[in-house]
Amino acid sequence: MSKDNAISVAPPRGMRDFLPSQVALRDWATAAILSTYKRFGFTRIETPVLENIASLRGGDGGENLQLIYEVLKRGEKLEKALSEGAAKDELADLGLRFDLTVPLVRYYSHNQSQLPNPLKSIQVGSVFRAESPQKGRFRQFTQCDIDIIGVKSELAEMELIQATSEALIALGFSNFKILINDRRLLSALALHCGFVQEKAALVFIALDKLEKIGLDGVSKELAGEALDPQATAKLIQVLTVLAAAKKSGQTSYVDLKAALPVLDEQAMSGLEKIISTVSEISKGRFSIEFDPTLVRGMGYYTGPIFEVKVPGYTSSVGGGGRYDNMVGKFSGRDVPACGFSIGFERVIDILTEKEFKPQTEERSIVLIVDPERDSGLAVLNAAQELRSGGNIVCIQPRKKDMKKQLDTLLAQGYSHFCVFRGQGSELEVKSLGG
RNA sequence: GCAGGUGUCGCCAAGUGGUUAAGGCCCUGGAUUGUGGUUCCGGUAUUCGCGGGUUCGAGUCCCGUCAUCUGCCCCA
Repeated sequence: MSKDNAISVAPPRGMRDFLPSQVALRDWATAAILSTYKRFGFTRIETPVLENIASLRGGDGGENLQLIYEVLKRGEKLEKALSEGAAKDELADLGLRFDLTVPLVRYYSHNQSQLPNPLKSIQVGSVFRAESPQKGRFRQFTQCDIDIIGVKSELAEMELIQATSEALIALGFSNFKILINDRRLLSALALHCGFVQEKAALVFIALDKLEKIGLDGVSKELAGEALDPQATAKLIQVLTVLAAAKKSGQTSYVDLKAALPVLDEQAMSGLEKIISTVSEISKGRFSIEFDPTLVRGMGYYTGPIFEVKVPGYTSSVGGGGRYDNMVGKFSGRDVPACGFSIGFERVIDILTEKEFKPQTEERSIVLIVDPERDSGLAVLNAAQELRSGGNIVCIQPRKKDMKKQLDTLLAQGYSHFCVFRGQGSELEVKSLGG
């Protein structure tokens, strides 16, 4: 093949191939998460990877709307759109989902009559964002979501946090920290400071960076946004108290609460309930903490929001929150909902970094055969005989250098091998480790 | 969008200005061995992302370009 028309064999930017050992780890992690969630009564559902573009755009996905992979119309519809000089965003009629929440709400709205109420769903699936890829950040990645639709009380949040925590523990995590805040408090704060509603998002983004860029950084950032200077000053004043409280280690929510102009008693008492309950059930295995600077990116949150931090890792390994207005957008009837998503790729990254290897109990045998000599029937029968003992059996033609072949097989995780010596001869299984 | 790293056979990879560009994987030819965890010999890049330049001479230096990775921003 000439070089000019050689096709690149690398996967598209930001997307990955997985080797058998990587898939084994991912399968193990998925199984651990699923079995935990199932014990909480969550049931698995599935939705398509493609959605109508209108659903995705109407889903209030915040920044992610810019990152949708759009799928062009096809055939006559495309010709028509092109000939009519349609705008760019009228050329697509479908798009790849950028999260699992928007599709879930669409799914719920459509299948409501056949679904239990409340619905406790599990979703594991790929989502897509046309973003600039980086370490731990891809254009296709897996999300693991649990959602409760139809429960208004904080019991939903509590259960989501409990289930997620148990899942993380099942994955071998410990001492992680759950940060919690409430969108209503953030709105109240912005209002209290005197920001207009439309500028609230900018304020939130700056707030989110407090930990990273510090008070001065936030102050600078807000100054650059042409916001009401009086409101900014007031916000900085509040943040100063918060930052001081955080710095001095007074991170208990009571102290932070004292520093906040509490304008939403309902939100505050909800948080208190969640925090005290979760603290109780954590039995010291993990912690939960009020963080008034927690924001989260999605535009659709309406109430409590949360995120999981693992010590030693800067990015969060999970997040979620309440989105009570979303179902209404699709079905015209508001139904309370909230969800929690495990950052599956982050979990896998951390497990990989820890060189975690899932244990397999089964013996795995490679049956080495000579295709020149051995008949297919004899080989398949021999393999089946070995399988009947509960073993994993893989048939492989013998290679020239058997030592190397066996070393490779050992590295691939096989525990035993058996050289097939021809029909009728005894099957002698030997250990690969030597 | 800004900053840095990398780009050599299908894959991984040595090479840091001087004749014919290591090696491993994969593929493959053969010899050797008591039905097989032995040993050995071979075959696969007129060419180093692409385009220019410097030089007697460039994979190796410079400029541009593209691709990819990393950091910032933002997010799972």
